[in-house]
Amino acid sequence: MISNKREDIIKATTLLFYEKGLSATPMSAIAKEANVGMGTIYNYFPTKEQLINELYLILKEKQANYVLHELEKVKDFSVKMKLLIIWERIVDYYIHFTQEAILLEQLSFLPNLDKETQEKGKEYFTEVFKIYAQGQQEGIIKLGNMQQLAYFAKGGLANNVKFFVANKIEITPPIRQLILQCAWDSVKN
Amino acid sequence: MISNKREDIIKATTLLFYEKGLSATPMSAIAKEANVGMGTIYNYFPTKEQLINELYLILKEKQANYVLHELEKVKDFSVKMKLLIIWERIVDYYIHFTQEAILLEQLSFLPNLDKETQEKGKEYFTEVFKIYAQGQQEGIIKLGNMQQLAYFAKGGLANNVKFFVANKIEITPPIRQLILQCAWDSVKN
Amino acid sequence: MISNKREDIIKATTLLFYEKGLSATPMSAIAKEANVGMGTIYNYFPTKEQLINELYLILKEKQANYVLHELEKVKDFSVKMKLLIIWERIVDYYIHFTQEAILLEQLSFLPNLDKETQEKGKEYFTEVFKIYAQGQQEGIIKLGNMQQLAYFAKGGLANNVKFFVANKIEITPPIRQLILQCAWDSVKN
Amino acid sequence: MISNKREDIIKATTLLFYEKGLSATPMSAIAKEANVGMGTIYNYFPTKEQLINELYLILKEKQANYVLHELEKVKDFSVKMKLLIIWERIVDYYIHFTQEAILLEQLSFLPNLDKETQEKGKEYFTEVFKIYAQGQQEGIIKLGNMQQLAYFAKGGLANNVKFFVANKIEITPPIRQLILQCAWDSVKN
DNA sequence: CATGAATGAGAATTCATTCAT
DNA sequence: TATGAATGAATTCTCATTCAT
Repeated sequence: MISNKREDIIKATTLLFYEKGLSATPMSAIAKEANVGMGTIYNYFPTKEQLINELYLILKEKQANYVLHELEKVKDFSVKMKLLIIWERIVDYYIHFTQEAILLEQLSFLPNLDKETQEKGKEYFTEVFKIYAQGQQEGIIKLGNMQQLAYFAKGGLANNVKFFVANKIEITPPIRQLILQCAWDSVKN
Repeated sequence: MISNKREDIIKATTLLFYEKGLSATPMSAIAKEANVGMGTIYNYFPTKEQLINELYLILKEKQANYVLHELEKVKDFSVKMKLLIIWERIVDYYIHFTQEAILLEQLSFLPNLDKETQEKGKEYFTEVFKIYAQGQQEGIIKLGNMQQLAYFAKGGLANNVKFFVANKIEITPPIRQLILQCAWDSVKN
Repeated sequence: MISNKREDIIKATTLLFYEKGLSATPMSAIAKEANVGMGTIYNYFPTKEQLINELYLILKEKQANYVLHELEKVKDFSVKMKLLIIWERIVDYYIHFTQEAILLEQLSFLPNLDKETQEKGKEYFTEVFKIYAQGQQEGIIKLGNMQQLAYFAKGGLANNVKFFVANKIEITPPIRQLILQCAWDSVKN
Repeated sequence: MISNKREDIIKATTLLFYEKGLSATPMSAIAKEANVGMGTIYNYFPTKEQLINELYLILKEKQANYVLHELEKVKDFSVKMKLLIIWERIVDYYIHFTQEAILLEQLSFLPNLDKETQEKGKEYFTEVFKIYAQGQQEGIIKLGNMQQLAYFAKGGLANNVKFFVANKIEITPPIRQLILQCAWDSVKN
């Protein structure tokens, strides 16, 4: 089996960036953690900055895939159901990929993220906006800038879950229920 | 007139951290921006890490003061009114202190923030939890972990405002109206 | 009573130089240890280097005074007795002023000691050479360069005592007896 | 041909420490003298302090090797002969490796040498103590703590030779003769 | 005289990146 | 391709010295 060095590097980088932070993680540490020579990293990622940018994109895409995964199967569910499904996945994502989720948020603040990278990162969720738009047309979602609503719900969810994760409280079904209720109430008309 | 070097340093640090990012801001740049000798910074903040930690605490306290400022004047207003006032202040804070607000969020994700600093940062908002508690007793706020609710509303608000700020869209009264509506709906029973 | 700042500074410097070493002892630490303002040191010693030079001279003179102290009272004792008295005092000096003794040795290696200071330091023991000279004339001291003999005995003694001090072994009368025997045998004809 | 960077660094350090003193020798100067990049030094010696400690050990070992070199060839010589041979080598060491010898003595007084290093440094000469022990058994060496005697002789020799070296006087055969006589007389019964 | 905050040149140390193997 | 020793520019941090009070 071919060992996928590229993936090893990404995995090591994620771990170390999460644990120590970007600037406290030298390339040499990544190389060691990934069981790879220093130079090898540079075969895949020409600079540390590009490594960061690619990492961001990779994590973002993974997140999008995870969150939107169920959506295809429920093409003709109601708007409310679709949103609930998405949100549930967001909650699950934070629970199962806490490290990546937190790191992703850190990365999104980086002033050195390329504009290009930033734009790409946003695209992943255009699908979601369409659901909100449909909901507004159906009169069950609040009117106004639909992105605003989407950002509110997502921000609320994320912050909420982070609270539980940070305090190491298990997210039980009733808790999950409440979170989703908050989210729906915040955007419903 | 006594020039307050400490404050000069904090101000310069805030600006540069916001514009360039933490690790892209050498201490020498802070010194120059603050019109202060390199060594002077180290008289007030023994390491760069401590500077970051203190900056976080200072910004957090300032934020808390700003957000909670009106609260004293409205001791016997209804829970809903109190929350609306707080949220309005949160929105205003993001609008008037955008740099500090964004930076504060960045800092809160840093793995290098010490636990102690993180704990201190949270204390500032205990006052708010009491309002939620009262609302739950009165039956107008959703039951469940009250911190969860508070985090949801605050996360939603922050993410929402960040959307406008990032896209340089002015927050008009109707927009503000909608934001508050989302927040209230998310926590109301 | 007038507090003698100059002396306080010298005392603090001796202690810190001994414990931490020259370069690990900043002027600020000396100021603190001496309960004196930073600037005050500079009123007495214009630079750190001069402080070091003066300290060397002070310690050297103190050592000389201590070692040669008994000599005046025994002007017409035999050469052997005089030397034994001196050596006994050397031993005592190492025992009672261990810190100063060790520090003095450290200082004597400093490449930045002024030539002038170094010369002065040596002068203190010219008296001793005369005794050796007399002993050679009397035929009871080995012939040859008398300074060589003096240096041998003193080096032997010092190294010997340092061994006991370093290993925290008490120098009992029989031990002291042996040391003096070694010294005398090394120079006697 | 493989250039041994480690050795280059040690050599450069020895030279500069001897000429300028420890604290007057920045790592950058060592790098330049050794024709090596700054960072290279840190690949071999993690801190300046460790460089100093290792240098001490290296010089000490080299000294021991030099001084004890002849000893193997003369396994069944008399105690007196063995000691004379050792002392002769000590004298030669000072003459041929004056810089290293002086530096070694300087280093041995440093408060920043760790205990571990100091202990290791001493081990090199355990062989010598055995000779003294044998001499005591044979009744030709003074009774008492044998280390004390060894230290006396060595301290005397070193100080003696330093006198000549410092004053740039050539050590002629008769001078050498006298030095050895002093040493032997000091320990012989 | 005494003070100690302020200074900035200089020192130690780090780390992204290169390149010979 | 893979490696990791070597590099030195950049960064953090120190500390002798000054000077306004």
